[in-house]
Amino acid sequence: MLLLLFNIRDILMFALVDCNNFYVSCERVFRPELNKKPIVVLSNNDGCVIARSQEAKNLDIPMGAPAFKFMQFFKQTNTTIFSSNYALYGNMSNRVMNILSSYTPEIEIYSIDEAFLNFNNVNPLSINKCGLEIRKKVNKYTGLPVSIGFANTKTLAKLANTIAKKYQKKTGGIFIIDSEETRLKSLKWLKIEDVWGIGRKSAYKLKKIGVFNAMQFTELSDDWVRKNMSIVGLRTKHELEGKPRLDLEADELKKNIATTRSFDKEYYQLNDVRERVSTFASSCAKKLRNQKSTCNSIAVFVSTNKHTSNNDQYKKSILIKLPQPTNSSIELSKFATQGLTKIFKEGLKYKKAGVIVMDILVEKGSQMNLFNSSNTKHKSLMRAVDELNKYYGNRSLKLGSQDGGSSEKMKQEKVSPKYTTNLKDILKVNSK
DNA sequence: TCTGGGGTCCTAGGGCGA
DNA sequence: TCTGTCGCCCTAGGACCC
Repeated sequence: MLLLLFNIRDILMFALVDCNNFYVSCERVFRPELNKKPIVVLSNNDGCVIARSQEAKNLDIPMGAPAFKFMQFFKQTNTTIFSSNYALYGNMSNRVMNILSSYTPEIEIYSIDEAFLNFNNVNPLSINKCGLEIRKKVNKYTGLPVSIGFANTKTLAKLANTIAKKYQKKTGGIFIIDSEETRLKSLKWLKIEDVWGIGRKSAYKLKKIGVFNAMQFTELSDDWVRKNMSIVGLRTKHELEGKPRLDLEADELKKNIATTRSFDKEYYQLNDVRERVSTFASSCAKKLRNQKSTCNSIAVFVSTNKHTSNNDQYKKSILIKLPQPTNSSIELSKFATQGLTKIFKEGLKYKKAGVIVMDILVEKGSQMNLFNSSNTKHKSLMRAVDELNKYYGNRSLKLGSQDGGSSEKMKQEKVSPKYTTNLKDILKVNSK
């Protein structure tokens, strides 16, 4: 009977599925003895904290905390430390997304640990049941816990998800904003700095005029928000008001692809930096080939250590237009190192560099320049290199100009095994 | 000694041609 | 021919996200 009260065809509903403390949860799947214990995962180079278990959050370990400053504290509090293991996290993420895709073809993989799903026109009475089923299935097949938020706009779904995660026990990990009363109550609860789309700067500006929660933000005039926070802020305001302004985004080619790294130590010599830049360019080329695309321009940057207080700070980038679109490691490495030579200044201590490829096109549609046709041998060579690296492990085969030492030249002292992507790391189960 | 990396979108401002 | 204006395009930088 109840179903007759509304028209199911007009119901908009987004679900946001988010893995709880994703990197930490991935590590715990293979180390269950660490459940309920404080864990942190560190960034590349073991630089700073990028993921924390709830127990670590309870110890007030901040996000982004420099690891070297907290080592003593980690020891004192028995906090387990992991270096980031992106091979493992990427693989676990794929497993979760595959499960989610079985519920609807309309899915936007927003990041490694979360996805928006379209639940339009699903019977509202079955939403909760559906959420429970997704949670159960993801946990059964991957061992990962997820929270799910449902609402008629993406921003409200994000808010619903925050509530589901924060009040796990009360909500069972699922929260639905399906009435005006729930929406207003949720907006009053949400601190302004926690609104999706409002960052540090805007939150500071809003607090100065007495806006401390999402509800107060929606009470501002559209004109004020447009003028002070651009079209982006206005979009967020409307979304919080329950007026959809954001749709699911199609899975398209990336517009930029970057490989940038801080170095394990400071480099003085052009040759050392050149090796790194060549490696980064090769990595970008590989990513281009993976998504079957080519690029038309490439940018290279170098910088000194921004955390030191000396006067020799230097940061410079250069953009190079390519004569023809390419995804060849050889060509990109050649142009990147040429660019580097132009911006490299002698006598400085370099701590970071990167390569970004831009103007990305689908490989088939790439236009060849009449006078500078790309070396066609590169295509088959790159295919062979990719095949061999796939078979023998990444970076088994590389360019002569790339660095020959440890694969990433990064500090990674606490990295866990690649349980799901490397046969030699697979878990052994003893049966008696 | 040690403080990440990889994206997107928007805006302001300069160059340039009509 | 010179100058002002407008709109388009490009780029750098800011702000945001995970």
